[in-house]
This record gives sequence, structure tokens and C-alpha cells, in this order.
Amino acid sequence: MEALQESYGYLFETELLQEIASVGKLRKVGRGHQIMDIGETITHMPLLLNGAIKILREDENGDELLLYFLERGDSCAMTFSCCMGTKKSEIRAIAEADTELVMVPVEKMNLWMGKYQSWQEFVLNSYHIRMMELLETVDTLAFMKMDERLLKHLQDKCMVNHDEVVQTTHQDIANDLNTSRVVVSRLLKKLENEDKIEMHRNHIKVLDL
DNA sequence: ACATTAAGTGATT
DNA sequence: AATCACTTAATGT
Repeated sequence: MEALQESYGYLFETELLQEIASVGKLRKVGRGHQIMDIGETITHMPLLLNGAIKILREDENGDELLLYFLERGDSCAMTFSCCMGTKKSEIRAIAEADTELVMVPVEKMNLWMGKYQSWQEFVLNSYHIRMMELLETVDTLAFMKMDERLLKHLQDKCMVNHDEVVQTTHQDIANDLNTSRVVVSRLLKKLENEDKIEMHRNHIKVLDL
């Protein structure tokens, strides 16, 4: 597990890295695959090595809303709190790109909290970062109009995929933003007229980054 | 050639 | 901004 060293070497001492390597299982997930669903019991916590994962929330009707992306060096804050009592996931996680992650059993969480201060810092820090990300999306939701949200979403996608070309359909975007496809199509056309994007079938190139 | 899926359009609320 | 109803375009079998 040299990949561990590369992604987390600057955070954890070698002793902890070795423990992660010995107890964790490497998992590869293809783009679009579901990693965790709402209501599922959390047994492992993920440490992202590369790729990206999108975190979604769902309403009563089954409509989805994108909360944020996880990238390399991130972990799911949901798993942290689950070890403090709650055991079911409140969110759904789907691979945004082909992703490699290390799955660590949750039992190790508390153990390492006392044993390694680098682990404790990592957990607390991750929690803080997730909180800030969540606040940002709340702001976006509450204060931004659909066209601004759309552009931001495309830019975010570019960010996590390290590519100015977004592989997606209008329908997919509509699902992520919890709006209708027709609205997305029309707003995208507007963005194209403003030379902020280029539209093609099944992919969009973002010019305004 | 036909069916399916993605995207575009006008009208209405 | 959402929804409906319909058209057009691209792609798969």
C-alpha cells in the first residue's frame, strides 16, 4: 500500500500508516457505482486515495440533492459520528470518478483516537472541513439562483475530476441539483451564449473556470 | 429501419 | 422555475 503513503504520509506517522495498511481493505469502485446508501449500517470508514465521491441526500419522493464531493485525503464525516452511537447512514455515496479507497473497520476509530494524536487531529479537522463545505452548499441553496448554482456545479465537477470537460447529461445535472431537465437545458443554453461553456452530446466543456 | 435516449421548444401555471 | 406536450437529433441493435 504505497498509495497510502502518498496520500496520507504527510498526515500520519509510519506506525499508524502500517496499522491502516494491515487492517484496511483496498477497494476500487468504478464511476457511477454506489458505495453507501441511506439507511445502511456503517461498518467501515473510507479513506480516499484518489478519484472522487459525491454525497447525496434524498427527500420523501426519492429525489436527490447533491451535498458535496469527497476527494483524495478526505473521509466521510458520517462515519465519525456513527461510532458515537448512531449507526445508520443519512446519506448516499456514489463514485463520481473511478476511485480507490481504503476501508477501515469502525472499531479502530475510537482506539486510534487515544493512541495517535495525528489521527485525532485528522478526524477533528475532517469534521471541520465537512462542516464548512456543508455551510457553503446551504448558502448556495439559499442565496443563489438556479443559473448560478448550475455554473458552480459544473465548475465543482471540473475541480474534482481535474478536467474542464464534464461527462454528463442534462438529466443527470437536473437530478443533482434537484430541478427539471428542461430548466437545465435552457440555462445551459444561456451559459453557452455567454461563452462560459460549450455544449456537446453527453459532455460539456467549461470555459469559465 | 426501428427503438431508445438526449436535447430543444412553445405554451401554461 | 416547474410541468406538459411535442419535436428533432444522435445512437444503439
